[in-house]
Formats: sequence, C-alpha cells, structure tokens
Amino acid sequence: MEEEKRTIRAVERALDVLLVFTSGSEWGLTEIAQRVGLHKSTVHRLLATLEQRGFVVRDEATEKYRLGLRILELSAYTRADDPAVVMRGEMERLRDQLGETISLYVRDRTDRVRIQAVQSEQAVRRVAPVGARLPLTVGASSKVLLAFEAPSVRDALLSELVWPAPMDRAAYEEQLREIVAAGYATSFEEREPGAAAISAPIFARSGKLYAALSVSGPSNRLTPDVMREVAPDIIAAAKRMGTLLG
Amino acid sequence: MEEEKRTIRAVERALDVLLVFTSGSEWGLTEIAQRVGLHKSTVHRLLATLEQRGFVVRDEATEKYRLGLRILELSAYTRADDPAVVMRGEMERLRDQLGETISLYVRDRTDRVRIQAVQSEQAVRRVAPVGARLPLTVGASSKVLLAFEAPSVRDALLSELVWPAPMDRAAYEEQLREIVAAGYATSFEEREPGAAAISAPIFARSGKLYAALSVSGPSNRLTPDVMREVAPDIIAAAKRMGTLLG
DNA sequence: TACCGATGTTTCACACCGTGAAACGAATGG
DNA sequence: CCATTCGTTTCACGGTGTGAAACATCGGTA
Repeated sequence: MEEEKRTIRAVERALDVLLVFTSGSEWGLTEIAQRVGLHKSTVHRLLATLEQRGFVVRDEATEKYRLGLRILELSAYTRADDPAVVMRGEMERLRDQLGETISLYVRDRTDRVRIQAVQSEQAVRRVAPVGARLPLTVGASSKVLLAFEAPSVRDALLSELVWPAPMDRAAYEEQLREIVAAGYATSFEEREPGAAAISAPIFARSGKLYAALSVSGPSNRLTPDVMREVAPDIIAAAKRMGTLLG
Repeated sequence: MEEEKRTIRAVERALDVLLVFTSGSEWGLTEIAQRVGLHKSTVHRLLATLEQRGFVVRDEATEKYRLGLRILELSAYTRADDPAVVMRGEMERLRDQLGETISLYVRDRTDRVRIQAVQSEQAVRRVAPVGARLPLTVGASSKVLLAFEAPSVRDALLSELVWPAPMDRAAYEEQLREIVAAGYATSFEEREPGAAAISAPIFARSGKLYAALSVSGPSNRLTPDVMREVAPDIIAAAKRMGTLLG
C-alpha cells in the first residue's frame, strides 16, 4: 500500500501553494493555509521563500499574495509552445474559415493543457486562455488525446483516471474505437452546457501523437450536422500541422 | 551582522533548480547539480519532486530535464501589469551575454519611443534614456518597426514620413523586404557616427507587432560580422519576450 | 571482450532543519 | 473597548532532508 517516496515534503508543499493560484489569482495567507491543509506558520515560511525568489509577490493594495514575474519568465522557456507558434498560422487560417475559436491541446499526465489558441471574432464565442488545464475525461480533445495514444499508454491512463459518476469504462473504450475509425471526435454540451467542439489528432512525423486540434463554439452554431460537414477540413489542417513538427 | 533567515532551505534550492532553466531549456542532472552547487543526490530528489508536480518533465529523446506545462498553466494566472517591466529580465540576460546596451522601442505614430533599456556596463557605451523619442526614418529599430508592420499601416506611414535628403523611397522599401526575409535589421553609423545597432521584432501572441528589441554599441565592437553572428540570439530573445505578452 | 569514465539511481546514518503549537502584535469593526 | 481576524515570531522536539558512498547503465576505447 505504501509507496516509497523519494520526494521532498517541504518542496511538495511549496509547489502545492503555487498551484493554489490556478483557482484564483489573489490569496491571503490564511486562505492558502486552509486550502492546502497546513498550519499558518508553515505556509508563512513557504510564502516568504517563494517571495524571496520572486515566484510570488504581495499586492501592495490588498496585502494579498499573487504570482510573481518569475513565473512568466520561466514560461518563456517552456519549449512546449515553440511548435505552437509555428502552428499559429494554420490555426488562424482555420479560424477565418470557420469563424470559431481554435485551440491546441497537449496531454500532460492525466490532464490536457491548452498550449495555443486563436479566438473567434464573433460576438458570442468561447473564450479560452492559453495554459488552461482541463480534465482528460470529458471533451472532444480529451477523447482524441486518449483514442490515438499508443495502446499501452492509453490503457494505463484509462486505469488511472477517475471517472465522473455516469460514465462507464467499457462504453467509453468502445467510443474511443469509433473515434479512431472516424479520425476525429466531437462533444456536444459535454463539458459545459451550450458548448460544442470537434477535435482531430496531430501526429509528429515519427507517428507519435503530439496534440489535439479543436474547434469549439456555441452548440447552436456547432450543431452535429455542421460538425460532420467541417470534419474533413479540420482533419486536413491537423495533418498539415503535423508536417510542421520535427 | 548576520541576517535572520525565515526561509526554507529545501524550497530555495528547488526554486534555484527551476531558475537554471532560464539560461537554457535542457539540462542533465549532473549539469544542474554543478550549476547550483549541490550534490547530485540532492538535486535528484529535488527534480523528482518537481517532476511529480509537473513543473519539470524529462525529454523522452534526450533523457534530459526541461520545464513542464505546469509553468505554462501558472503563467496564465500572472497578471502582467506592465509589459516593459516583465521584459526587463530578458533584456538583462541579453545585456549580460553581449555586454552591450539593450533597448526596447515601440512605434508612436511616426516616431519610435524607447520604453525600456538596460545599459551596457562597459566604459565605452551607448547611453540611452528611457522615454527618448526618435524619428522613424533611420536606425535599425525604425526599420524593424516599419518592415514588420501590417502592409496597409506600413504604406500609410511610408507616405506620411518626410525623408531626409539622400534617401529614396523605392530603395528603402526594397531594404524593408530584405529585412523581413532576414528577420532582423541592422544599422551601421546610420543615425550617429561611431554607433551601430541590430534589432529584431517582438510579436504578441496575436501576431501583432509589439516592439523592436535592439542591441546598440560602438561600431568598432558591433561590426557587421559580429552583428551577423549574434543575430540568432537576439531573434530568440525577441521571440521569448513575445510570449510574455497577452 | 574488458575496461573506462560519465551518467542517473538508491541506500543509509546522522545532525540539522523544518515543523506546528502557542504566544504576540496589529488592524478592523461591532 | 473588547472581540475577532489576520499576519508574524518564537521555540523545543523529532522527523526529515542531507551528502558520502555504493550501485547500476550506459557508450566509447583499446
């Protein structure tokens, strides 16, 4: 039962404190302490350390903590968005063609992360910040990132994921097989009501799954019929984007 | 004499490990250990912890460490108040690398304005006050701010500008095309004798031209050969700075 | 094949460092 | 003016992070 730990508790706690800021940008010490379940005193020392290195700063007005510029500085060195920059042109082309928001997701462990996005210019549109982290269980892109993954990896992930109540693993696996056959996945008001999405896989030249390209918008515009119609365009764009990768 | 420390050593060390990635995106364990001056064993545990939380990942091909997507996720929640402030870190790094004065120019109508600068620390150096306003007709940064602007805007500006005597608009436009192809611009004793500069464009994520990053110094140090050599570094820095923008 | 150096990984005993209870100070407002 | 909440500091204790050393794996070299 007990897994051997080779990690450092104090560091884990510090990182957990940082991660608190992914659900709100401004926090007081006591709030953070409650959230991570640690003593005020401990969190105070953690924050002092993070502040000294510039990972958090104190808002002068509110006296609360927020993330510091060191994070931004580091984010410039995450190579994950390098290919994403190259792909931006192709994504803009697709946006102009379809008029909806285009996103690029990669899998990170049991989540997916939006590494690039171009927004729809319509009045009613999905907004989608780069860097957003979403569960791998729901949404068209999640299904793509699972369905086209290597079998061994996929099975490991399916075992590891915790499923929301109404979902059944067997039925889900069947759905994934259909997605592989079709070459793309859709979701209709699956993750959030009123929203729909269609997603296709991007493979690197090596054949390895790199990302999921998704088109998302309001479900009254992105109806199942419309999605079926534009699927070939999205698959083609995803294929082109794959060739841009090493 | 001795300052009381209220920080946590293990956390400080972990953050230092993260900061190593601001001077190179790929590192091996031993390299990192040398850089931060810690024992291999210690760094190994730190990295294992950072990896568990997704702050670093191991490149499958090279087996080396790089920053993980958690950083990107956090960066989405940092409020970048003033872009010029955010970019200062990157500019300081470039200054340390090249030893010359680094400036950041944005276009304001038919002028350019220096909105940020870090000075060379050499005895003979260009001095460059922030806020300085210069004509858009001469200098490497001017050419960048024109060459990479949207065609319609560029043409309007070219018509509006009043040209100094010896310049010809047709020849200038040809020069701008070459600059777009090269990805950077240079100037050698163009605006003031004894001075040279090299400049690259900074694009926001949206693809919009935001500013020109320039390296300037005495023309005996910044020879054409030297500028050609350091151009890739400047372009890379400008690219990173672009990712810091919304 | 045997050897080497360089890499990442694991083990282990010890001291030191991180921990949380508690007490403190400061600000707010009822 | 007391009560409450927040951030800060102190301190003794024991757990926890530490680095030397040994181990494991590679590629490269002779």
